[in-house]
Amino acid sequence: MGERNTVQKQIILDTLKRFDAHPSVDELHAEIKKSHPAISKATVYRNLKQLAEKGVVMQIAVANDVARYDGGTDFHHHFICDVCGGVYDIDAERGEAPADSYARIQKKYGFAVERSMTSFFGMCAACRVPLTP
Amino acid sequence: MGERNTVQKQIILDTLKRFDAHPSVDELHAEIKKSHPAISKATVYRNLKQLAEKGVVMQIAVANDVARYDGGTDFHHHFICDVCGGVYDIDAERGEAPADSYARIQKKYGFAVERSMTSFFGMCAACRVPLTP
DNA sequence: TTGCAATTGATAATGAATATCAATTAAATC
DNA sequence: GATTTAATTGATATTCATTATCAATTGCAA
Repeated sequence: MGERNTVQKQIILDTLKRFDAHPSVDELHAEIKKSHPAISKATVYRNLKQLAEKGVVMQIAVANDVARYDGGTDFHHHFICDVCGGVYDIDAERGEAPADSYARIQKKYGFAVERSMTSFFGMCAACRVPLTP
Repeated sequence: MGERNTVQKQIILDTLKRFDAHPSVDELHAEIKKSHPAISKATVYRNLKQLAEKGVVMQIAVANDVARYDGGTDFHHHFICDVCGGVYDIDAERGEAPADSYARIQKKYGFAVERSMTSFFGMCAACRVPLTP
């Protein structure tokens, strides 16, 4: 048999997609428990891993932080705030076609590139000190 | 007082810079122990963290993997093989000036960008199946 | 060479992520 | 609808990378 559709799997995916931010497993689990108190954290771990392997969601690895998940599948980048650790989506600019980079790397190194991700680091708008009036 | 220069700190940095690849703490510790058997793994952890905070080395976060360290400080990208997990350096192409992207993000989102990193994913040359003769 | 705070080595503690396992359940087959 | 079977679940134990703790050591300034 193959994979099954379970109530838990659908709730996990639906809840993740409703997030604007990129929650950790703990945060997502806490949110789901509001409507489904019986769900186990292990189930959240298992399903997110399975969904990430299928490419339905994306795991974001941030240095010195737990894994975070992104329900979006379209090509975009991330901004990671050094102060608060928040992860924000950054739209990919038109004209930054990744295919050109992929072809260059393929030719120069012999690596078959399938996807890429750019992370920007600095200080987010909320953490920047407001100018004195 | 400020930070001190210790024998251990210099050996850790020197050994990391001699690596072509991007070792984990375990791998780096094992390499250092060949010449300095008494060094503790905790010391390697502590110094790498301190060096990364100073910007002397770079911590690389790979999903589903331990932290890896990069002794290089110049602007470059990484290729991460989905099969073997290896991390390879990719030269940044001239003309891909990050400053332009930074200014665009600053204007659109209000984020103060300081640095960025692009990771490419796929299959490395060693893992690709050779063509049948 | 003295004083002191940073550092070290050894080890315990933390905590995210995974493994285990009996009970449950989705879905194919009858 | 009933049966069958393997995937899934919830609960919990386990693993293991990383950090904290602490007494002993050491770099460095005075």
